[in-house]
Amino acid sequence: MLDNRFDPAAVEGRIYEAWVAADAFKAGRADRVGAKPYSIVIPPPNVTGSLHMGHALNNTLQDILCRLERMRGRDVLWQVGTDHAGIATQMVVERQLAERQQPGRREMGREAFVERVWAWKEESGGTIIQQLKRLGASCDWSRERFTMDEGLSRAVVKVFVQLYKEGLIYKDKRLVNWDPKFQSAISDLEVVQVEVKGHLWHFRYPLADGVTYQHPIVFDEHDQPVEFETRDYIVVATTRPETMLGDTAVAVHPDDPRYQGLVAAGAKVKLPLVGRLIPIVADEYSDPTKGTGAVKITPAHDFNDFEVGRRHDLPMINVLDAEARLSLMENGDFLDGAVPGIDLDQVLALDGQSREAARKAVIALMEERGLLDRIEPHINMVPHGDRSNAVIEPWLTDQWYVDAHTLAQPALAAVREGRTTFVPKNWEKTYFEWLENIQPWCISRQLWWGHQIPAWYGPDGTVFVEETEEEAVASALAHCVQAGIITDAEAQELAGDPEKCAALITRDEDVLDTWFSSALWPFSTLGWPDETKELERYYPTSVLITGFDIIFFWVARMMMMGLHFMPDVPFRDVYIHALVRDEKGAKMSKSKGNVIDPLSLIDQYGADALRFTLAAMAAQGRDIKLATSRVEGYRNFATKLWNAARFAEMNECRHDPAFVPSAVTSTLNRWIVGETERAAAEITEALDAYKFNEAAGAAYRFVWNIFCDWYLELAKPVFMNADSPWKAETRATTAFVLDEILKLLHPFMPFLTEELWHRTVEHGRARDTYLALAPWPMLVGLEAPEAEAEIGWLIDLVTEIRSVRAEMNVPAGAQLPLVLVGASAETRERASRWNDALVRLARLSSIAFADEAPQGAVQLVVRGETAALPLAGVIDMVAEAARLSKELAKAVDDIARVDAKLGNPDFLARAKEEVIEEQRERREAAEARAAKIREALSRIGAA
RNA sequence: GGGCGCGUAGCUCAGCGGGAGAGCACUACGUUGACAUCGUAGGGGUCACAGGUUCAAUCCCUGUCGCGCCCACCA
Repeated sequence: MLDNRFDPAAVEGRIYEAWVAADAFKAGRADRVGAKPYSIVIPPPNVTGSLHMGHALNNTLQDILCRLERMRGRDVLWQVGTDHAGIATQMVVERQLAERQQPGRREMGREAFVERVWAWKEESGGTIIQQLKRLGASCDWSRERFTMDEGLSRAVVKVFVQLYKEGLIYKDKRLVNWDPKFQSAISDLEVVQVEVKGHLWHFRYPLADGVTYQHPIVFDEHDQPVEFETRDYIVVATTRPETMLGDTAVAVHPDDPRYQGLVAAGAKVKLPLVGRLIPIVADEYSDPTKGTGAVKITPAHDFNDFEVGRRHDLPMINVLDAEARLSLMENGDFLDGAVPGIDLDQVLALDGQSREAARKAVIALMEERGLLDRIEPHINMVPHGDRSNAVIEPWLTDQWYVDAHTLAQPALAAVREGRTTFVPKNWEKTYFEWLENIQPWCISRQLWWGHQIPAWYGPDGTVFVEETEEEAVASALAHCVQAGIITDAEAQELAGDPEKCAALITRDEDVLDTWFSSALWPFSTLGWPDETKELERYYPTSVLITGFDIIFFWVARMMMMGLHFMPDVPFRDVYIHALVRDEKGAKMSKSKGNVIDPLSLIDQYGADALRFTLAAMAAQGRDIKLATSRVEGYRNFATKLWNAARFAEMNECRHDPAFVPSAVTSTLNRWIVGETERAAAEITEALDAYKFNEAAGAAYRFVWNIFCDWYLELAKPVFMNADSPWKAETRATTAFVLDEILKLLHPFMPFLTEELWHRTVEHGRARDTYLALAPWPMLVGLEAPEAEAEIGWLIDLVTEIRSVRAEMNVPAGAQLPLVLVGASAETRERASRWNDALVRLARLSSIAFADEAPQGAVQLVVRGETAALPLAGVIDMVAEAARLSKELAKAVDDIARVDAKLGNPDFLARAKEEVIEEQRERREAAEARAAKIREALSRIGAA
């Protein structure tokens, strides 16, 4: 006997273990040998991660699809694994070392540190995997991978080497986004622009050699200059005063009349504080409408200035170090071109200061020298590292880049040609937009945790990119001989001595961006570069389920890599889901303290309730604002289903293997199997279109509002009547429909349904199958229109009577006689067939027939016929008249509205035939209803 | 500056060319032999605003207002 509620905590763990023990989630099961494969790769969570609401949504949706397809008989592979998450993981371990007051990363040295990170990973890296299991995720755990495990690392090296040899990976010295906290380069995508209130400092840069020019200061109404002053300086504005020490030019627009003379004359500016003479260059980058139209150029510390510098062949003077401290003497060219006799002491004293301190000092020095023109408040966008939150410094370094532009072309074509489809479609625009304007992808990171770049440098600095150190040595030897660095004989000798060989070359210290290995995920996890049978069978994957926030980071890059290294796209569909926000719509974040922990919701309401909630709210193209009241509501839904099963159990409704739904004979049973077919079709169709919310809604309505509210209620008289001829059939039908419900709900609520599947036994024995592997409902030909009409009438009649009772304040317990007025033969038959149910559900004492409604009765109209509840003396006739009048008004209003349409010749001429017909029918029904109500009114003498 | 999306019942959200819906909350009633994590009934909305297209607009188009997100190098 089932308890009266479902206890998720007591059941979930046991069920999950049973699934795993039964290999239910394994790809390539023996019973699926000839089946069509269905595959999904999980967006690998960070090893450092723990399950948050976004994961819960993402994995619930994947699990729904995997479970659906598994039940449809497909050979499902849900490829699972975790990401090594370079920066995040390194940070966690470094923090741990600091907390335990152990030696830091640099003190330990690279090898020991990396070992330490691996130890951490083995010990605590699996948290999120356990949490995925709690959610019920049906991943194939036997195939779990890690982006840094041996196989995947091999794929990474192979890809890097091949791309390098194809010229699609190269090393370049240019400005990168430098994170001074991590002391590593990061990619454009890892930089977030943050609005910061700051200032715009206007500095006077004196012209060299006593040059002067006329600068306009007063303008007329046509913006024409009318008054000038003679200046021996140019005013430039900056948000970053400290970088002026690295200025190598002042740029003005070529068409700017104010400065054309200076440019033509080749005038120079004497850079304040430093004394370097720097040119005034004409460049389109300068905007004449901004500030003074003259802009200082610091090629080594600003992306735009870098480009200007390249165009004009300006020196690039780096004035900052890796920690973004002022570093003036590091680069010998700081004073190149400085005029003699300048007192540099004050400036050089700033060496080693932080950016912020240097800024203040520079401003002070400028002010001291009378060169601070003015200060304006200014709001600017300051780049920050998305993980470190440190202000990013554009910094000149050697880094490795991927030629993303070239790789993007096939990725663009694949989506344009529909070989991969985004759902919802509008994300394709975002994808196109980004790929069309893609910049070189900086893939090197100055970290230790990650895939070390397979590049080695020879004694002359030549780079050798090879899959192994041996190959690199061989290349280096060959190169050295060719370049005359060593002789053939020396090379021969070296080759025989591994130690000396290794000393010949040094490996690049950098590691790859974590997303580099993630980009290979759809094929690296399947065994690439080996030609495995998994690769053959499960690539391309069926669908990728992910959030829009990683379309650029991950989806686009998987498309690029997949198309370059494999013969086909990595996935057929890309379903982009929304962000889970808090109740008020704010992004959940630790700092805001508005994070809802999915695990605590699972503890509180069960995994099924959480999953159902997320599915029910996963409407396409809209963020999910999660309210716990919703989770509670769906927990109640689980309880409802549980109790329906309990009711079935109490009434001995057991699965009958011989049951054939199309063979049922009672109206009630024919109706419910038809409804089941309809619900199954609706749910299936919605899931096929990735409309999770519609599928969940359809399942919810069917279970609660059809099966529980009506079918089971109407079946009660059958079960209670010892002699009912329909008892056996109704028991079998109930069991059948319940089974179908369990199947239909299983993708959404796997634990509850699996538990019920085993608790609702077949005749005398436990089930030997798992619901997770049971066949998905494929019902056809069960719809029964007459049964539907009859049950529909019954439902309407009961509902109408209940409504009237409530409205007339009839005590809930009171049983009333029902009189069907002028009933047709069909109605009489129906009424007697459903006598018990009507009495029970509408709380009647008797059902009688009459040609006229009794005096003083409440009258109601159901499907064109009148029914009366004689309540003489009990009811207030005035109230009844008012009630009927209100009903009449509604009907009359309806008629008027329809008439307005039908009376419109344009409507008749242009509307679709079925729409017109529908309106006619509606008018007829309303008219009939109005007539009946009028009759009723006249009967009580209130007409 | 460019792009995307959203403003529908008190709250959270569906719907999206032809009669305004759900869950929660609210009100009234209910010890009906599965379920009070329940049942029955009910109240509550000029579907942001203004134009336009259409026989017909919450739904399509344009604009306005409000909100959110993404991208972008603006001194």
